[in-house]
Amino acid sequence: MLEEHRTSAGLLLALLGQAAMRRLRDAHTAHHLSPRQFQLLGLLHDQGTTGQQELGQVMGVDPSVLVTLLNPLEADGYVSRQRDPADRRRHVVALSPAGATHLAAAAHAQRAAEDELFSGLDQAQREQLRQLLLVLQASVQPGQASPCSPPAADQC
Amino acid sequence: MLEEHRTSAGLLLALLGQAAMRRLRDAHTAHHLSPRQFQLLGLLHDQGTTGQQELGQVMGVDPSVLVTLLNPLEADGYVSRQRDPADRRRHVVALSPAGATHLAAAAHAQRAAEDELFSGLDQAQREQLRQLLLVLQASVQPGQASPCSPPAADQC
DNA sequence: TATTGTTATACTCTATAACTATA
DNA sequence: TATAGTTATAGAGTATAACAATA
Repeated sequence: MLEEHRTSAGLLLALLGQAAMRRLRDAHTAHHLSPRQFQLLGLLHDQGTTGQQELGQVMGVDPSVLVTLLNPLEADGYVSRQRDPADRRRHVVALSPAGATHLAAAAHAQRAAEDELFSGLDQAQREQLRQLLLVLQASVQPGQASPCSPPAADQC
Repeated sequence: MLEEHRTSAGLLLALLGQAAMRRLRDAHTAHHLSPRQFQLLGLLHDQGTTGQQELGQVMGVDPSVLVTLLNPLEADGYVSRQRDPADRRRHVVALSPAGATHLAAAAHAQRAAEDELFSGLDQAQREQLRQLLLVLQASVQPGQASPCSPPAADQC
């Protein structure tokens, strides 16, 4: 039971996650985005116009955090917020054409950062890791169902 | 190239790493430890008395961070700091018997937290994930060689 | 001068609580 | 009253820069 303290999966995941967050931030900072803002633009791109409450649930983020993410995005014109006529309390968020363009550029930078982050893994290991993380995400995220139904997780 | 924004391995690793860090912190807080302090005690346990500079390098942490980790540990008597007679600038850190006892209790709590964190993975998947993270750690950590030589990584 | 450890300060990401406006 | 969004504040984890003591 000795010698295992430094190789527990939980601590490894926590610390390597920090390293990953740092690299993604460095990559996105050049595009004036944070990793969470990139994720947000990606979500809007993938699933279209969405209410803020639903966005927060899917991202697993507090509504107050969402506001701090959205404000600069709206100021830069990457995102628009409109009141829902049916329920004027709701704000409906949409990705603008400029936002889509910006997302594409940032996605390129993120891919480069990930290629460097995972340079120690071959392509098969990297895909294996991604699949394991997807399974883990489905059980860890308290809020939302995974985007892929388990039997068809290959085509994610 | 659509629909992949939310499932990139890098972002998954970053976000799940945050979740892991939260769970470990919750587990260790009951023992008045942080995840990093647990890692520090584990390192001292595994490799014995060590200088602060080397500790910081192995953990991939700034020396100033190490100070804030060590101060409470020393105040609680889990760790001792002594000047190196050969080079009086160096502080040599050792795990105390009380620290070893405390580490064992905290390790139990961490194991429970990890079992719950990885409850969505079976034992084979969890070990697979741990091996992938070990490989990744070796290439990501700029500072130190991995504790296991690659050909014999099974017995970690 | 260079190095070890320390202190002070600031930054990133996130959460909690109180507030506004709509329902 | 209850809900959607906002604001203000606080917390954890980390890094940078300036400093003291020692080499």
